[in-house]
Amino acid sequence: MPSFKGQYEHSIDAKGRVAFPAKLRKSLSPDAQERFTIVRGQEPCLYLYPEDEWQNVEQKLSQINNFTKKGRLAKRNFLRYAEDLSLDKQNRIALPSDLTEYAQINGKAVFLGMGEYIEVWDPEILAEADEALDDDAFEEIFEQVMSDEPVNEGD
Amino acid sequence: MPSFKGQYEHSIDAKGRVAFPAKLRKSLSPDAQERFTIVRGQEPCLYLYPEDEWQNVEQKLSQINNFTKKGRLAKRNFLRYAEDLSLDKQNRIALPSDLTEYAQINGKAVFLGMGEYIEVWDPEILAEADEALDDDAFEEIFEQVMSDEPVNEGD
DNA sequence: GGTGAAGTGGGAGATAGTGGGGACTACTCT
DNA sequence: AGAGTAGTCCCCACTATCTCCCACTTCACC
Repeated sequence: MPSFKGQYEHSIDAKGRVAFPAKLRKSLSPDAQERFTIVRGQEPCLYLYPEDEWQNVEQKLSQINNFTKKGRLAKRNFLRYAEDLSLDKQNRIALPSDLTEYAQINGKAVFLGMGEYIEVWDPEILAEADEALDDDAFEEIFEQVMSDEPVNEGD
Repeated sequence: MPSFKGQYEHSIDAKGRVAFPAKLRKSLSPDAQERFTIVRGQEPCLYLYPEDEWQNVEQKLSQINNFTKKGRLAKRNFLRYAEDLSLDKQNRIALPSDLTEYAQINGKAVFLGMGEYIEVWDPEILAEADEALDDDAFEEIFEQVMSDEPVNEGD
């Protein structure tokens, strides 16, 4: 199981390429073969799944009931904007322009390790999202993660 | 299970390296393989987890549902400031600059054994934190924490 | 005081990030 | 169909940073 962590900012060159952070690469399972699937995130960002983890996502999606409207909507809008990527010989990825547009990624990209997957943000958009998070919330997060209590997943 | 104790102050060299206290090293489980994960602490300090202890944290994180907003926030803001470290041949660790900045660590670092993990402070910041705590309060805290009664953690 | 471990400092090679040139492919427009 | 163009991928090159290795100092314990 991969365990991506940390935050890495890299610049995007004129050809739309970004260096894939070396430390995240070290967390890649060999199964992933340096191949990824990238999709629209729920916030204005992108989710980058290594090949092996994507299998789990697919599996989850396959369990969705297609005969409910909700199910179809979820599935459709998730898969619709999914694209396969892989690292080039310099360990870079080329971000598809329709996705960078969606995430408003411009010039620079921030990679956030999220355990099983990776989020990709525009630095400024991410900073805006951070502002919404006050100190109390951060404290609460800590307690959730570190306490012995099972995590409360309610919204 | 490791049991870190004691307080050790070491200087940080120009490259951001600090000697890992020898006595703490002796408390390391062989499982840890001299590898660590370091994260932002709740106070202005850093938490240093040996590899084997970090597994417990990871396990906790893996239970969080990524498809809820709260879950994502928790995971994102926790993992974001986490980094893997390991001892070099001289038994030093290199403290990442973004983390030393957060903890206002400058020139010197204090290692505090905290049982399962280790806290890393700037000496001056630690002194300030100590001052903020008067003796009566300390007494009271001790009573609460050490009693057999479940601790009321409300602030 | 000698010996060894612990802590500190710096040089050199390796690695990561960044940028650009050039070949190949695929698609489009004439 | 052929030529032009956009896009992709590979290679090379430069720079900054990190990491490994060696060396010196200090302290503690015999």
